Amino acid sequence: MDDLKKTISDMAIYEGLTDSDLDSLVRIACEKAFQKGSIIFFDGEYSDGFYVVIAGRIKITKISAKGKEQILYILGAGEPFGQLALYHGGVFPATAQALEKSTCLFFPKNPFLKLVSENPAMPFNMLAFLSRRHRELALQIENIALKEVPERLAGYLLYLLNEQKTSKPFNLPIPKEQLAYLLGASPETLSRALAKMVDQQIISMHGKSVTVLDKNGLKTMASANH
Amino acid sequence: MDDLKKTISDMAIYEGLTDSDLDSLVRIACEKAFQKGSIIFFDGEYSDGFYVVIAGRIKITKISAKGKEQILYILGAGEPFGQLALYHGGVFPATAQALEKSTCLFFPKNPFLKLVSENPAMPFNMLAFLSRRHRELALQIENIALKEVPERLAGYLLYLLNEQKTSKPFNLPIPKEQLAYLLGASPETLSRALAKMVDQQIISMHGKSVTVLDKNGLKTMASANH
DNA sequence: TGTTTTCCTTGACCTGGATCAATAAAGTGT
DNA sequence: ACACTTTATTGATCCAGGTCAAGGAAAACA
Repeated sequence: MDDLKKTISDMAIYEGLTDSDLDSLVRIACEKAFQKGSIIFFDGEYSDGFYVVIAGRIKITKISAKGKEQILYILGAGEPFGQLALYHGGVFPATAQALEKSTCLFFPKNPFLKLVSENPAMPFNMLAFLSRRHRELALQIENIALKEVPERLAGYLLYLLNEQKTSKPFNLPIPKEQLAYLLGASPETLSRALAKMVDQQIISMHGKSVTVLDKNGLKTMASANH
Repeated sequence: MDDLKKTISDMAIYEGLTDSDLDSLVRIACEKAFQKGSIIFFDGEYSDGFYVVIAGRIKITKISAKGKEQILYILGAGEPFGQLALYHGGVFPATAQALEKSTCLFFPKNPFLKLVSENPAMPFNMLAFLSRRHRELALQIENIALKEVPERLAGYLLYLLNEQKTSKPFNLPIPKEQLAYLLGASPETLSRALAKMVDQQIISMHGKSVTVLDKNGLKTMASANH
């Protein structure tokens, strides 16, 4: 099995596909490389296919007229993006931008849809994926609309802490500015919120590295009743 | 064709189904009535199926520990809700509550999934629906995170204006308190924002009835650059 | 290695919108 | 038509967090 085929067969959205389906995918797939900061597609742009991250990190983001930014998701290896436009509307609902040097596989719309229509397992995988994303977006709204910045931050740090099994120090996976945009805050506000947590001995921080000193304190903070 | 079957065949998610598939759906469907204000399911509750609105209005909503509320969608006749849990997670990602006396059809999970697996057209319809919802949620985040209340309100009024073809007065489809929760504002703030629009002669308002006096003014307001 | 650029932090200030409170208006049921 | 409950308006106050500004730390680059 060649490299590309192996890469594709490892993708969750393609779980359970037959060998010949994988071959068809290999045939239509096309690799694209992106520099840090380069735009993969713009909000509202006509869609001619969708992408799966192979390496690097991609942010899916909304940008206002004033230039303010809200990150919807940050995606890593194996995760698809831009599929919505395949099924509804025909244009991308948000902007995709590389947070770092990244590589993606591109699947062009028409050949892909043809393939899907011939294989009943695929829409089901896609449904599961879209459902997960949908759930994440609902959570985003909950966080932004109903919680304050320190709560959101605490929730995010707990999420990072649970990602790794140990309670060792970990690195913030993205620059703090980007984290601010993910949490729906200004970089200044995030900086202050972090400083306050350090002050309260809930975490300690050196550059990107964070150590959780008081997990229970974090939990309390994340579900603050005020 | 009996009433229930007709109702089901009119639903967009069931477009293009064969007669025998419709019959199967009729067999598993079950009608449920809800009083104004009654909860259909809670955020985080285990899911045993999903619903389609037949009559009335349902809100899908997130509620914080402090009791603050953010409406994600408001659904009317023909629209499905609660399907996410079928495909991922197994629990409802938000609370569903009847805004008024409503009737829904309930489709129990297991029989439905069995049906779906036998009919390849259905997941595709569902994908299209989920995609549309996803797009709406992304828009919600954009509104809440990146725009101010007057902009969101102007956008919503334009949406209502475009729903009907004429530029005649129209009624707000929901109470102003609920509209506030949909727009991510407090009822007081919404009240003031509406009062200001009346003051600026952009709209006039009598109870639930709104007349748009200055559509261009509304448009400007909806995409304010500040 | 130094230089430029980007990112982070901290301070001072300001404002959109939440909250509290009290009244008015609209619905609802009897 | 009347009492009761729910919804809407308006005023006064307060604060989370945005914005502007300026200095420091890290990265990126030549």
